[in-house]
Amino acid sequence: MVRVRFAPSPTGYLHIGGARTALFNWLWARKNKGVFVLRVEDTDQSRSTQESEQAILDSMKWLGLEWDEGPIVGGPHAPYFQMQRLPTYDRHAEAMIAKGKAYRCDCTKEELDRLRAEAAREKRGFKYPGTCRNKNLPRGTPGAVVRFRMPDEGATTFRDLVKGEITTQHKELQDEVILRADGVPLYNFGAVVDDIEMEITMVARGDDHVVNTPRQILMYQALEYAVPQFAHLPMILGADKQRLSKRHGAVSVLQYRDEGYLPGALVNYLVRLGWSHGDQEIFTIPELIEKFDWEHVGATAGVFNPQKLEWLNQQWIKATPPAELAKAAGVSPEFAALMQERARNLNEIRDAYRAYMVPELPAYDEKAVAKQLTPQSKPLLEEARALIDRTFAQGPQAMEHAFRTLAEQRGVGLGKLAQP
RNA sequence: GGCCCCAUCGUCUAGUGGCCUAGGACGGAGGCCUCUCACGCCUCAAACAUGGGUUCGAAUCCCGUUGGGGUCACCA
Repeated sequence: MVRVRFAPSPTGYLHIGGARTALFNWLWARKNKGVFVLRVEDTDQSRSTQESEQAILDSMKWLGLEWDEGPIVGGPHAPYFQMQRLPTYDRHAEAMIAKGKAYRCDCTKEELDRLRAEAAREKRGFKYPGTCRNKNLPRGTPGAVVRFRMPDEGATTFRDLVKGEITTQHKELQDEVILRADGVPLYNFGAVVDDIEMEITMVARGDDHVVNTPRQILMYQALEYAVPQFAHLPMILGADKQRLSKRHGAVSVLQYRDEGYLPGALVNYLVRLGWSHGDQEIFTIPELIEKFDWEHVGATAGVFNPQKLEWLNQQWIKATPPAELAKAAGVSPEFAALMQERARNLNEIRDAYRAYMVPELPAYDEKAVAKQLTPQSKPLLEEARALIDRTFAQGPQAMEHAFRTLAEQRGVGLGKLAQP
């Protein structure tokens, strides 16, 4: 049974990168008739907010990434909020200590910060010196955290589904803190314990977590549980090849919703950014579920291209049944049918509908003026005006005929006359 | 800086040793169609970072270089 998860921390809106991670997990679960778990990693109490959590849930729902276990829906491994799972982390931490795989440490943060600063000043790498490794501090030692005892020698190798084999020397690792004095776990430990408890079989997450993977594998082994498969998705970059962020424009999923994008179009774009199926560009959601595989997920970071997203949105709008489109845009079905061949987003349809309901005086488009109102078109326009004066009373058909005749006489296409 | 990862048109990518004169898509240029805007169609420009190997043969395999990214917390 395939069991995958998406584990966001509620410290901000769901951005494009997170959405893609969730999406790949969801696709894999659906393809394999497995389970998609949503877990909220809210252990950073200073940054976690209720609003962020809600925004993330709303974003997932809008994208259609429904979860089988998690907030609201619950499930056999509830609760799905880390702050409600503290006893579980304590239990596993104690098990590790009992096996000698972890130990309590009462070095103060200030002392460690001082050593770190000193190392930085001397341009040396800093690594926790192992001061408390053999102190055997008892449970209840004031201010004591729990540290994982990293092996001093050897190496850990794992086969990543997208990057292949990755090896890390243990001497590069340090005895990291896994549990704070107040019993709140740190990322690596919390994730491992929950993935064990929730029986996760494959972890697919952002590229920035590859360095965490060997440490986590070592923890699975210390806890004596099976290690899941790993797949690390390359980052999404901005046009300047820097990690995508607000300064590159819209990065929040909800923002795309508000700008009139169809969720399917965003999904289609996000999957194609980093995954391919031959030359195919447009996929329906069922097609994506059927065809998605890790084999064709690329190992290269990709630049987010808003223009291609917009094009895809347009394609999706064209392919959406008018009734459905009308509902999404908040206009009549007839109007949606009329607009779907030319709209790039839902907002354009809505705006056009409003303009249609409440007509305004036309404004000249500067680009069109520059293109059409040229010295060459001027004599034609003068003739056309005389033509209108002569034929206006005879009605539109007569006028059209007169225009066509004029264009023919002057040896130009109708467009050269009609457009100006 | 240490460690790790990555490297095909501007961008997303196909490509898994001969099918590659490197294909598709977005974007760009030009054209057709057209009452506008779109859609659609046609054409063009545009890439295997670099140096060594391996091989009869390399975009594809290996090594170096260069470049880019990630990460070095009692954040996740």
